[in-house]
Amino acid sequence: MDIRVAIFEDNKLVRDALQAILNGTQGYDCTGAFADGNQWEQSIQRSKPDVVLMDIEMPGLSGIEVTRHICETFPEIRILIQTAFNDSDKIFQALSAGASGYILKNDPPHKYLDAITEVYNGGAPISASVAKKLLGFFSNKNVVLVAPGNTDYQLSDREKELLRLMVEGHNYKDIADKAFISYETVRTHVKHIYKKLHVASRSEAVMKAIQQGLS
Amino acid sequence: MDIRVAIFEDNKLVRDALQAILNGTQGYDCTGAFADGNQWEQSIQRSKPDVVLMDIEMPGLSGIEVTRHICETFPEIRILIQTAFNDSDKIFQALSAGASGYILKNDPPHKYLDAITEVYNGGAPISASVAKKLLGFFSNKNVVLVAPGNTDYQLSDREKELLRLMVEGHNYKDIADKAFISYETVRTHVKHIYKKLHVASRSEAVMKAIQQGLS
DNA sequence: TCATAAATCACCCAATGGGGTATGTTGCTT
DNA sequence: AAGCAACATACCCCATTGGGTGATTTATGA
Repeated sequence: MDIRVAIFEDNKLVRDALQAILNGTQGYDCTGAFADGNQWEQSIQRSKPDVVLMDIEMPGLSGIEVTRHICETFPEIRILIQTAFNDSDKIFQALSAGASGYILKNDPPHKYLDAITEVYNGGAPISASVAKKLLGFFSNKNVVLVAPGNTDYQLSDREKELLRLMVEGHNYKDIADKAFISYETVRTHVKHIYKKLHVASRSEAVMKAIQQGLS
Repeated sequence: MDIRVAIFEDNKLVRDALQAILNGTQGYDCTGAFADGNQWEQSIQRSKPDVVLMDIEMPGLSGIEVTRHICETFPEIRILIQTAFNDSDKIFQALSAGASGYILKNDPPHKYLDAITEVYNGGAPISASVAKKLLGFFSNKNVVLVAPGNTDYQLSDREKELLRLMVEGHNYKDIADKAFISYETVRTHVKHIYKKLHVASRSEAVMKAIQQGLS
């Protein structure tokens, strides 16, 4: 079965070239090519694509906005962003909007086809330079990675409140004063918190709280 | 000019095979092949690599730790992680430690060579599945941007290392074992860390370390 | 050469924290 | 009315941590 691809690209030369490449290659079928995203809904409904090749720089609705709309309305459609620039701000916006991958306009045709197949199969192609930027965030320590998923530890409101005070660095006595309860009560709550978080020390609890946005 | 490659890989068969492939291919020169990272510093100084091919699963010092050390000491060296499994946790750790990219062990030789050339040229080869996970982190807002600024507390290398172990939740005894020093020495370092960070407890130190990307 | 910083080890003492167990009051839900 | 979860309090025991003081070795630079 061919992969059905729709193109959103304002430059007619590029648009036609892409369409020609797709239709001239076995396994790919360009079912629509559009100069802008102003009628994105009809465009999608008519072309019924598996994968959308989206130019990020378009007149009218930007590729980012169209991406967001398509992802909300047709979540099964994979979107591959293409742009001439290596602008990491735009890239992040597009990825946040729901794009599955990203490719630069001067990548050779075979990379386009590979990338389309890859998103179609659930992958996430990113060009080397973009990947490098993404990794740059990690190695530059400008980010804190947050473990995804299970952040619901069923802490009660009071427990969250005390955990927050712990994160702020207070000792039991201070926490007791601030929460208007006794020292022993603080300790009882803390013990419960530890059990729920599956930790055995204050610093582990603080770490989990910070990283997972508890408290 | 050939790309100088050093290999860290505990499996002798794999190590020899990689070495043979590299030395048998024009443009690549394997200048060292090591079974573990225990003498990583001498290994690097002797082989003077442009790119290091690092096994993530090694006896003794793990590939992740060696990666961190090499990146700190020889920041111009590119590190390509190789692993048998698609374990995203380990891969993230390695990327955070400073690896430029990674490759799976059952990838064919030409992919190895491509990946080496790519990191050498400043790229960042990442497989689709890992790229997807990376994107997931960004789009799911699991990433916390940290305001840059006064994060220079003049911690020594050793102090940063111990702080990292503290962040990981180890107690003094464990840290002593892991750092191959005595309990009392750990405490001495910790006291110095507290003074430099202007804190007075483990949890405060952990909090600062996480939030400001120390360690 | 002298000073300095880093890294290592040690001992003392007091404060803090962690685990267990127990008891009581609310207030909501079944 | 009984059950339950959250909240509150108290006591015991001992492990861990934090602060101070002092010491040696090594390396680096003024």
